[in-house]
Amino acid sequence: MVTLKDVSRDVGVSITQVSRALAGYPDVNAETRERIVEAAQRLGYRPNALARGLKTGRSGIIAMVVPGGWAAEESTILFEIVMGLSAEISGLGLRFVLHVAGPEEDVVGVHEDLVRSGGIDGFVMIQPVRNDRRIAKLSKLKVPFVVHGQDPRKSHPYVDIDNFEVGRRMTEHLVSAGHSRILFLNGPKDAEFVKARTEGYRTGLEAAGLSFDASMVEYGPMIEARGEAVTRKALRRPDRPTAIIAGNMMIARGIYRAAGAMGFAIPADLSVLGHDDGIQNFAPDSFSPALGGTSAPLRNAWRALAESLKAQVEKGLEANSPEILEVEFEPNKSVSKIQA
Amino acid sequence: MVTLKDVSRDVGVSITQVSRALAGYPDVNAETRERIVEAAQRLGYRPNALARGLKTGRSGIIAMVVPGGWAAEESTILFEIVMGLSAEISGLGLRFVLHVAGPEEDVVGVHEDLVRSGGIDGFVMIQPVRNDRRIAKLSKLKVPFVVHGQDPRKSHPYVDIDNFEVGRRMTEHLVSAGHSRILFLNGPKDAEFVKARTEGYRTGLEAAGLSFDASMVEYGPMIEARGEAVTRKALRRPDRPTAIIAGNMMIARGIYRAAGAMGFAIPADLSVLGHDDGIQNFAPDSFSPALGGTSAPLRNAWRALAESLKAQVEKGLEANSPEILEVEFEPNKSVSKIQA
DNA sequence: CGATCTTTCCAAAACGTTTCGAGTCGAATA
DNA sequence: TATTCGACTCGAAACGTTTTGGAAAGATCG
Repeated sequence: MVTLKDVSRDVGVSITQVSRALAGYPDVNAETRERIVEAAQRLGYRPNALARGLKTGRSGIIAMVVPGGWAAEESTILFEIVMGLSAEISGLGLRFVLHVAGPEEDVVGVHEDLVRSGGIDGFVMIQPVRNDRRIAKLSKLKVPFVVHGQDPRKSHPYVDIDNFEVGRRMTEHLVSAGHSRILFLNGPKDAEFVKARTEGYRTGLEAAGLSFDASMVEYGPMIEARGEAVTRKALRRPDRPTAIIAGNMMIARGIYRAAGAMGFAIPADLSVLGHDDGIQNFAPDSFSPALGGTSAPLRNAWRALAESLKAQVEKGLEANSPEILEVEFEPNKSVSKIQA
Repeated sequence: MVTLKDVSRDVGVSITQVSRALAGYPDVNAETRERIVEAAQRLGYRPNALARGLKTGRSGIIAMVVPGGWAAEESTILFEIVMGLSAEISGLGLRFVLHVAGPEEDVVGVHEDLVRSGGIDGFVMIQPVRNDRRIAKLSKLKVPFVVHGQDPRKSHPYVDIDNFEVGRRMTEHLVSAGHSRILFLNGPKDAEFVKARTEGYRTGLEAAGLSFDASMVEYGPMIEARGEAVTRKALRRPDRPTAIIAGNMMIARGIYRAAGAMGFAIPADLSVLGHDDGIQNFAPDSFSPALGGTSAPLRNAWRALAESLKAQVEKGLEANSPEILEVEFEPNKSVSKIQA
């Protein structure tokens, strides 16, 4: 390995000067700095992450702990999370440690162990639940962390998209196109973001003087199979909906599939909107007709998470402000107007 | 943070003794050791990973670098790889760093950077290609690494399952049940493991005096949609196969779906076997009837990879022997005998 | 000329660990 | 009694970095 000592010997200057030159301190002669930079470059010097971490107390490592057993429905999204986060964190010059807990391992204990054995600057936490023990533990340990999605108490730094708006914007668009029987295929009932979307849906309806019908919001796993099944059933009813909102692109796929199979043309016979998380291979443009709806790339959330964490670690911020990412709306060809 | 110094002060003994006591050296008084262990436990002491790594040259960190853009078909398997590897590595008390490269990032360069900046004990590499530049680079840098899957030159430590046997065993079973028109839905044509399976298939046939027909081996992405499409087409032919071998469980799902839709009963009208990678939610028992075939849990490969790497790092092994994992065969109810 | 300021440099300490070499002390041996 | 031995203990160095607290030397000022 090439160390500061090697560079200093090569240039004929002290270790201190090399360190300071490379760190950009002003008290080093311009010409000396040049020689140092050149030598460091030529020798392929890289500061040793361990030594630097030991000295500064910052290792540049962000960790995420996920439980071992996950359901099939979660795998697509979890994959997206893991890969996206890793990409963003890596892109910021940090390292991303992924700890998949064993079946017998206590997730909270893993966090604590990682903290105690040092070398972890902060954590990313996903899918918070009510009174999350992980949040309590990390708060007590005073370790920087950021949550993706919010728990209702909002007592910690988090990044989330504006889920209320997701529900409201799509509903508003359909309502103003004349629809009133709008079925909403939402996510799992106990998730916070799902509740926020339901509220947005309700608000969208009520703003137009329509009444909220709880039976028109359907909860369940956000996968294609459910989208198809629920749509089939709904389309068979005499008071079938004239429009359906999909919680994500996979549900939307199912809706399209069911409609196609049953001979309902989109948008002539059925209007559809969906929320797009920006997941690869599930773009709204890949639908035919192109699917309209809200969009808020998860990718942006990863970036925000990574940057928030980096700021916390580097600047030593106590707790930075939560960040709510905006959602875009794109009307496409998947909605038709209805005569009142 | 609790350090050796804190423990030593608490017990009233030198730092050296604490370190040696906890490391299990024999030259420390039994009673002293007890007091030290008790104090360490009570204070919640954990050795600092950075300091230990700096001193010993071993950080306990294993890294994997994956390119940024991956195809949809790969995501299921890549997810399985990442989660499985992380679980095994974490289970061994090591840390797993995942670096997802950006679109402009050179994967080989990332490896080199990680090595140069220290704190990485070794790498896991997946999906090797011919004359892999990563392998060349890591070999030159003399960094421990293990490959999942083998390149044809076999010049490095690797772990793989016996893919030849995968093809042979399933073919053998079908042939001995009287089948001779056996369609093999294999994986992507350029992958090494796919070629090995084709060879096994050929051997299985020829061992029974049957001739190999290249048109009966079909190559493509290992996903349900392809399994269904190819099966539909094959079953419509007058000389339709009496048995189909699926390269993995997802393909098998497609086969079952197509057979069901076209009114072919399994196994009465069509025999099916498939290779099971042990992926969650795709167990052969979840088929109806339960699917027979070979199985070799990917999970075992991750364990072998992790252990091989750990041994290399700890024992300083130059290059340990490659490991070929055995495959099991489970006949189930998805195959019926045919009269010759 | 002496004092002060600037510029440029460096020795040394510290982060927490492992480990080498050596030290102490009582018991066993010569 | 003097020597060796064994069991136990510890100081100090080292890993590679950052950072503090100066020092040296020349320039500037009174």
